[in-house]
Amino acid sequence: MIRKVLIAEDHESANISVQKTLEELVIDDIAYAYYCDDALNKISQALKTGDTFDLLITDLYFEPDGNKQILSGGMDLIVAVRKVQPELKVLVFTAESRPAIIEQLRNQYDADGYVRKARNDARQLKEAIGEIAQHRRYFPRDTRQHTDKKNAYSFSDFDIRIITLLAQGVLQKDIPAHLQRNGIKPSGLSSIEKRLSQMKDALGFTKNEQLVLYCKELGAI
Amino acid sequence: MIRKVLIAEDHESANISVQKTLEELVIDDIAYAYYCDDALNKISQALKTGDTFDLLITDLYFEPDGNKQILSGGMDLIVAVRKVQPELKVLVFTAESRPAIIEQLRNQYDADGYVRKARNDARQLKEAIGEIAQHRRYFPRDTRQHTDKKNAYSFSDFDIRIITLLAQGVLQKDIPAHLQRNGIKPSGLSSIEKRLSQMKDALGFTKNEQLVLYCKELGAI
DNA sequence: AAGTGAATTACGGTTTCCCATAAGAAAAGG
DNA sequence: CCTTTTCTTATGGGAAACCGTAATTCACTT
Repeated sequence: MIRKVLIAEDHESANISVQKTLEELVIDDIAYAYYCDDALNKISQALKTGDTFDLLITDLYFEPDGNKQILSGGMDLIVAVRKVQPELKVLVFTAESRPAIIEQLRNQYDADGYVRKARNDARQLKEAIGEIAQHRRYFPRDTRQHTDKKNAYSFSDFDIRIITLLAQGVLQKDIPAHLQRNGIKPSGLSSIEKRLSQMKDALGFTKNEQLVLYCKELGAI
Repeated sequence: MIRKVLIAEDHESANISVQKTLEELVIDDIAYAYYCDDALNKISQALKTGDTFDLLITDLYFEPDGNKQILSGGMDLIVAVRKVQPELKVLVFTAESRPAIIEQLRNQYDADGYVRKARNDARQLKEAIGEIAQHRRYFPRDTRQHTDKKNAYSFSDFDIRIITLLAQGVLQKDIPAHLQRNGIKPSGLSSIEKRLSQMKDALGFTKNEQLVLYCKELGAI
């Protein structure tokens, strides 16, 4: 049963609508946080008093605004929260739609649910909370399809590393040195060239510019 | 005086919060549209009955979802609305923050206001409506600063053209042919090289990959 | 119409990138 | 322990990009 909820969301307007949605679900014990640090703090405080939260609804991205923060965003917040209250349910409510990121939420961060800020988001929010209340996870199916469709080529850490370096303006011939410095195994220039060729081939690209842009849009870099 | 308002916004949650904000301003004649076409239609209908709208609050981007639409987004909507009801005030409420786009809204589309979906957006929304009610435009100052700061190099149409072609995978040496086909004047390979060098130099880049990414983030391509 | 200045284009040399092939090292299997 | 397989690295030739310079064109002035 979801009784007490914390909303971590820097956008005032988004906060308002989540609140209203919760009210429609007859949840009236709601706390707000406009910063991740504050959210973690509220959760810790609640633990001390025994009046713990049942659900955290959080955005992924929080804009810096002068107030220095330790936690840089929703992902950091999830990690921190899991340490102090592992059983707390976490629902991510964000505009982020890039497949690579959502997969991370599922697998790496083990979020209980994800709702995208989109056309029917308020309705989906209700559904998600209903599912999570019954200890089920909520990740829309079409996300998966989206993932499979777009991720024609699944990038390895190595691939991302190379592309990141390229995007930073590192010369292709200088990449081996960078990799060796970080102790990454395949560091030969030929290996790099081969990987780049394979990726471009798989995605139907001809130039590195396209590859870099694609990874950016995908959220891989 | 703002009496009757139309909200064009596909996100259910955003729609809810705008509604609530309007209620706090004691505006209770509110109509909603989840599609641009529907928004235009509602405005036209209101004109026929004489019960016209005073303000349109619109997002910029509307997601396609099966229902085929003529107007593809907020910018199209503004153009269409100006034709049927030129004096209607238009306030753009969007997550878009790229300087190039906001400048377009100011100058090209002649919007009456812009509020970014951000930390204090609900408060800014109220301010904006107040200003527009007094026939003043509302574009936050920091937007301008942002513009000036980031736009270290101001790209010409020619620059954008080149970078777009690069981003599409066109070989640098093939760009002259593309430009000639579109009747663009400087089409020599040297001119293209020179431009690219100047841009990279101005922005402290060394590779085209960086340039392409930068333009993408800026919203220039 | 000729001269001047700015811009565009053409050209050559160097570096980087691309691609295929071969040599070498590590892992798998008998 | 040796062979086979697979992966990584090395090498070289050719294409593209980079960079400076010279020639040409174009616009504008007188």
